[in-house]
Amino acid sequence: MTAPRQARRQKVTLQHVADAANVSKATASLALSKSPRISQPTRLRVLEAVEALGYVYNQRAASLRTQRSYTIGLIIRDLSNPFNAELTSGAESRLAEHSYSLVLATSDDDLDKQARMVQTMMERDVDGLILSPASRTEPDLLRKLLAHRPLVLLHPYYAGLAADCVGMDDDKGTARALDHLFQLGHRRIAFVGGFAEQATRQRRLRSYRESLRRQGIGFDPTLCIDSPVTRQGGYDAIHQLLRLQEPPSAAYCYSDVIAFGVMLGLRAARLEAGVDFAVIGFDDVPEATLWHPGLTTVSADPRGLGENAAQLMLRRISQPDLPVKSIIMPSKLIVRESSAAPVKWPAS
Amino acid sequence: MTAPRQARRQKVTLQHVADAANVSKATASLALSKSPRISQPTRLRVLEAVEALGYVYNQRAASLRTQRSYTIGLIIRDLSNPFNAELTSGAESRLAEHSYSLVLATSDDDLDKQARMVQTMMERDVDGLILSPASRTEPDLLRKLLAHRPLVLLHPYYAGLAADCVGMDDDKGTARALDHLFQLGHRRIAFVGGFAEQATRQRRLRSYRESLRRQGIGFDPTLCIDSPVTRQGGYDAIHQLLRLQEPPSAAYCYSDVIAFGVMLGLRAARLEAGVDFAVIGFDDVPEATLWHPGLTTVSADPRGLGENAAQLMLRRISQPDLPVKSIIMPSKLIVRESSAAPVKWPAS
DNA sequence: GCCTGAAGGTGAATCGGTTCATCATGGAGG
DNA sequence: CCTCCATGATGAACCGATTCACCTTCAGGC
Repeated sequence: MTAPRQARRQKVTLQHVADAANVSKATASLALSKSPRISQPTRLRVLEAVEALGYVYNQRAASLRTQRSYTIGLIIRDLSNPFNAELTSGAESRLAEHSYSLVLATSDDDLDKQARMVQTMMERDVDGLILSPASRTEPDLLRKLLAHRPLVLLHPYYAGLAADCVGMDDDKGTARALDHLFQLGHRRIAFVGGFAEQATRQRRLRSYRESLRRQGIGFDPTLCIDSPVTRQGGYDAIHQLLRLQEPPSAAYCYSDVIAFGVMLGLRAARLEAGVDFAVIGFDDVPEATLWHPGLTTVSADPRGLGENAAQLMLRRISQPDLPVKSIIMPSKLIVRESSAAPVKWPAS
Repeated sequence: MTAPRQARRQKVTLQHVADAANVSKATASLALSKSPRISQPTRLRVLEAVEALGYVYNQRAASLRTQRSYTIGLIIRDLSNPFNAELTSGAESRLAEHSYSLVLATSDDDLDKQARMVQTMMERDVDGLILSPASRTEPDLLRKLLAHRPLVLLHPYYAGLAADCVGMDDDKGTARALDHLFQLGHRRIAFVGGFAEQATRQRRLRSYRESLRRQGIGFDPTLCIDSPVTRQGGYDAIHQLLRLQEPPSAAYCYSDVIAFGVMLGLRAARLEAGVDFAVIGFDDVPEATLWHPGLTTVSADPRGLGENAAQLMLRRISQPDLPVKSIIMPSKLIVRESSAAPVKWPAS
């Protein structure tokens, strides 16, 4: 068990293959890339030599000449969130299908770290970058990136930025969630979680206010709670809401993770989601169906999001001059038990 | 919004920087790598030129010469499993701290795809490979890899393979889980989930049988159910178990994901985990605490696993001749409600 | 005034492929 | 028998860095 490691092998290069096959390096290269200029017998000799010597192609060396690395960078905020894990998985699969590799980095939603990671990606010379920008990212940074590399943005749409992007239909999703609550009879509905600087949250909040307005309900800022996008965040938020003079009867949450926290908080307060209080989330992470009661949520298909981002990137790389495209994934309300129950209605 | 994409910029190379600073390419290179052979004024001129021209270092070109790519490959079975997502996240962070990048690929536990991904990693010339081998992986493949590149294996320990590896203490973890069940009074305990060819499962199963033996309980093969590592797998398994003549009163599950399925299945059968039946999982994924009732489980610290794998890799790269090391992460039984309740005891 | 050595730079080879312009060969056509 | 062309193969430049051996200067010592 203490066997020492062998020294790194001396590599077999294309030159060795060429020598073994009695051809020039140029011929060997052409043979491997299936050029029609090389005769069948010669090609076979080269392939045999490859086999015999155990040659492995050096993509890195090749890319120096061809200026293509077949590598795509993905910078995401945090992989612990199952939503992002699914998204990453989707992107990886789609890229692998087209023989691109994925270089992964996380920014922890921190501008400095994001800047470092972007820099690294540039130095690694990725062919393109898929980015889920950290909160408060300057459009200027993105504009600069865009000038150098194909760029696909993950959720936020920066107005006036000519970048491909893929996101979800936050507006319709939010509207559907609220309509559902209205139909159940809710009037005081909290908006829970996330921070004001998050672009996605801004869009959902806007749509929330719009929906209220259409119902002739005024916007009550005390029902709108900031919090980290964690279970703890939701847990704390619902406690704050329940202490209000006139507490809400329902909560529309910025994400499923927060909704889970809200449900935990309700239970701690001896209330039950779907019975005493309605809870709706956003994302439809796999756990949403498992929770007890099942979480009503806006489905976001994270895997599809990742696949589409990859697809958009591949498209951009193969046809750089196409007009900018953004894919808005349709959102769907998945009704489960956390909202289905009728509500004990406080007099109002 | 239809702004066309700019053509890829013509790159600023070190030569351009050198010209602008009025020095040779060699000097520019040395200046940037902080060689003491370059005087301070010259270094500053170079740095200014870098700034002025917007030069970005080309790691890819450099690596051709230096034979280090500062890139580590990670091949994992599937990123949708939160356990693996956490692990990946841990590895990525640790690597990033040391300015290595992570190239990610998934094998879907498929031997062919794994082979392709390994090949890709070799072609990309990663400095090292962290691999969670697919089931039924030939030791020979690993041995071959090992001869070419630093390799860190993820969970399985292949006997006689001189590779660094990191895994968990499956034996002790399993033993603790079973002892806990014995203390609660259980005698008929099912082993649920996974497939026979999975090395990790083999170890846990062995330890399970060992524990039974120590208690003088015979091994009953009908209590040992194969299944995919999914919620559905657990769901189906518990149904099968409940139909037995003499059903078990507890289930020790191969992973949390399966345990969740078991709990769902129980609920569908109008039973409640922690009241009518004891359920124990393995992994302690974040959802385990949120589930209702909370899942008793063996904690596996996936993030720590990933961090340690990265650490081992960095160690191997910097000191290739160190003896082989394997890190076994201690396992801990986290007791929550799914097992805490006493059991309605069938006469036996 | 000459020699020595340190300090600071530089030319050129190198890493492992790709690619283009060029060359050798041999068969067809006149 | 000579010319021409198609076919197949090759030499050498190139991509963008690193690195080694060598070169120039100049200060200091005798």
